[in-house]
Amino acid sequence: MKISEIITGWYKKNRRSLPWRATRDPYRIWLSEVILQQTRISQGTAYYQAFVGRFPDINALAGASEQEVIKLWQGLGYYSRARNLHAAARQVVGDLDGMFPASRDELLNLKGIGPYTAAAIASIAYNEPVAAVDGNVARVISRLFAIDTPVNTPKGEKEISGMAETLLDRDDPGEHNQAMMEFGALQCVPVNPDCHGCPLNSLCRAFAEDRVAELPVKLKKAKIKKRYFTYMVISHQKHTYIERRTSDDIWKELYQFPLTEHDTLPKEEEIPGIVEARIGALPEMLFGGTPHELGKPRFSIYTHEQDRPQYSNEPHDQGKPRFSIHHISEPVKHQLTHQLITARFVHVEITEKGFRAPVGWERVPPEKVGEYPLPRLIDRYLEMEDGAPG
DNA sequence: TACACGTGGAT
DNA sequence: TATCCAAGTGT
Repeated sequence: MKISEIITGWYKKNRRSLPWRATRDPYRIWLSEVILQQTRISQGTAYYQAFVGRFPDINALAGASEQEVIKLWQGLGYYSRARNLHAAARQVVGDLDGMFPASRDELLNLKGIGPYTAAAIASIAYNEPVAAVDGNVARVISRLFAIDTPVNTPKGEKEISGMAETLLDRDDPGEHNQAMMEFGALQCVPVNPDCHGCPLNSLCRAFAEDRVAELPVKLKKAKIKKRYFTYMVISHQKHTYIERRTSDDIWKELYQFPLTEHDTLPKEEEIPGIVEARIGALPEMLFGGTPHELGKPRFSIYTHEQDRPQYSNEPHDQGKPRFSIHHISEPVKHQLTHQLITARFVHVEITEKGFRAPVGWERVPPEKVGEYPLPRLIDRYLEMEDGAPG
């Protein structure tokens, strides 16, 4: 029996019943593939259901605002996928007269669709005989043929994809590709696979050579960088302020409380100065400080705990806004693939009546913050705050 | 080409 | 706790 037949036979018995396997609609298959990029099925399934429910076809997706799409994507990570998904929907509706690309080569022209996703859609939706190589397939092939070229290099990728094309069942490429991926996901798992119960063990070179555990070979990733954020949760006349992240950095197009970043973790007693630098440094014209207020506190700390640090009140500088710091959170850690973020949330009350937000800040009622797309770090903070106010 | 881009679960 | 990983793509 050929390898493809064995794996397909295994697949027919072991395949999971998944929502996107019940359709041939290219749009829904595309949606599922993008959601599942670098994402576990257990995490992505609910998002797929939500997207299909809210955007049942590509016209609905193209007609939505980017912000709404990102909001629905919130918590899934890799937000460029959401931006590209939305942009691609508009490409299809606007430039292609609503005709979804029907070949791998055409699919590759859409934002967010690369070699894997193009092959997956083309084979599953259109029966195009192209091999889809994802992490699962690469692992299966590297073990079957004991390929120890690092799979995350161009050379390794070519070797793997070459073998994938050779193995491909051209009569039923969609079924074949899904079988390969499912086999990798359930049988040929990364750690401690059940090789003795594997229908391919007699054909597997890695098994024969006892090298299963060392394959596939991957080049190690870049070192994790540490970043330190201070978020200012501002209270001003029953409103707070948020800003949109626009630079090419993490969380692009998501919202956050006004943020100052540091090279090292600031001590708690440094926080007032940090807030001062951000809020107090705004153009003094905007705050309407008046001379008769000289001598009043520029900022102050309120705390009911005796052993908390106390900060002396400094004389009020003319023209600077007055504010009070009500709470400084402990540092909160948030782990990303290449970054470890340590953040503090500082509750700042601006008591200056003439305060006007600078350009880029959006003035919103606190209860509306949750309607904006937020990084998990901030969303989680909001959840905590809801549970324990103050 | 090497690296950045999120999150949550497994080991 | 640290590390790796999961249906990759864009620059």
